[in-house]
Amino acid sequence: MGIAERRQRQRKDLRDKILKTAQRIVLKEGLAALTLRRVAEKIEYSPATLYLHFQNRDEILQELGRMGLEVLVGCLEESAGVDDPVARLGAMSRGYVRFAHEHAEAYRLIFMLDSATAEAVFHSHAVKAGEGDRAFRLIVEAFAALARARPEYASLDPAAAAEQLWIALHGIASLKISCGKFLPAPADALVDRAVATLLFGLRSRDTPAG
Amino acid sequence: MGIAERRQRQRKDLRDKILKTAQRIVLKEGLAALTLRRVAEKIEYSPATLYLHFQNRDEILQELGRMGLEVLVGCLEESAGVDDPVARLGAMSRGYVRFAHEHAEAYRLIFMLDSATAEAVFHSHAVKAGEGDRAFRLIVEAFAALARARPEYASLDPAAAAEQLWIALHGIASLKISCGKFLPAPADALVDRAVATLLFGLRSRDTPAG
DNA sequence: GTCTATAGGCTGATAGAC
DNA sequence: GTCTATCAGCCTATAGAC
Repeated sequence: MGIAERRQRQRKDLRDKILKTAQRIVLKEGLAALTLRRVAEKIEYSPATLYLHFQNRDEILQELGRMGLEVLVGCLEESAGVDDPVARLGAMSRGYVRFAHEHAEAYRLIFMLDSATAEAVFHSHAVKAGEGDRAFRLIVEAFAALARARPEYASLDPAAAAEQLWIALHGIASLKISCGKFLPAPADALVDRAVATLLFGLRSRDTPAG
Repeated sequence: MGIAERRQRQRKDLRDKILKTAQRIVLKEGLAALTLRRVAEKIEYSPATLYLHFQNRDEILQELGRMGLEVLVGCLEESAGVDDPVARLGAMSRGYVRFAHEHAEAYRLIFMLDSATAEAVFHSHAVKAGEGDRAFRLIVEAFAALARARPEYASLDPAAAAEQLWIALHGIASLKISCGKFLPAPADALVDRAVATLLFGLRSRDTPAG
């Protein structure tokens, strides 16, 4: 059976090599620069060989998106252990936007292309298995913790709050990527301001300010 | 001189025809479907002719983006006359997101592609002449009016507030376009909620709630 | 079974005839 | 000013060598 195993191992190795090479190209020259021919050339195989591991170019992009999503979840989990809910939300928010900045092409792939690509990424196997909206649930949990810890947030809807935070974070992240010139302030400052305003705005409307 | 004028008129007519045709293709089948060959075929000229009116495909897209920007400014100006600052901000916000929904491809062109395209759109002649950030200034003015009208907003920074609103509106608009499935609530509801939370959060921090 | 070589049909862009 | 012809590049698919 060793032969079959070696074959499978070699097959996986080549697949990984394709993905790594594709990732490097996308990272260095952007999504548009990713062509099967260039990948094939770099790994010293013919273009047709790629079709034995992926159905087409889109499937490679899909897989890159899925890998990026894993990194994003990792970024958020890094801050998930912070005890104070407000500090945790701040840390996770900065982590989210920092991921978008450091992996701009992956972020664009996941959240800024047409619905088809986005849905394909989110519906690929590993994502469907539950790794997908883990990121969102981490934010929801942070808001739930906030609601438990502070009386002025007792009546807060954690899911709705998480959605609002996501909207703001995506606004910052995507504008920084596409229209950075029109959003000159540092990302961290924008994030902190957005989180502060959101938290202040989400307090129960009949709570005394302070 | 009549001959030269007719020539120039004919030249402009063809240019407009190219743009209108391109717009129709993009509107019906998306940005990716826009090819010079298809435009040429539809207007019954050879592909090479297009290069006499535009340097390349990107310049056509740039011009389409500029035209879209004009429509966006029009959408915002429609609501700019509303007296009550809060109502005005709500109306402008809904107008912004409605534009993004109704002209999704134009919105994507202006705000969701790479910096190069976005900057090209904003730096094209007509935009440079001042029609560019008029949209943003309309929002700033609305916040300035709010600050004058309501004491609890007296210390508000209109430009910073406008930036925060823009971030939220772009978050909603772009996620609706790219990841609509993960943002199932109606756009208007999301906008109203975002505006309400932002306005509540932007009040002076030592103002009694109410 | 795995891969090479190649063909077909797109694309943007350009040179040169008229 | 407009065309034909053409180049170089892309993705996709497949026949056939090994």
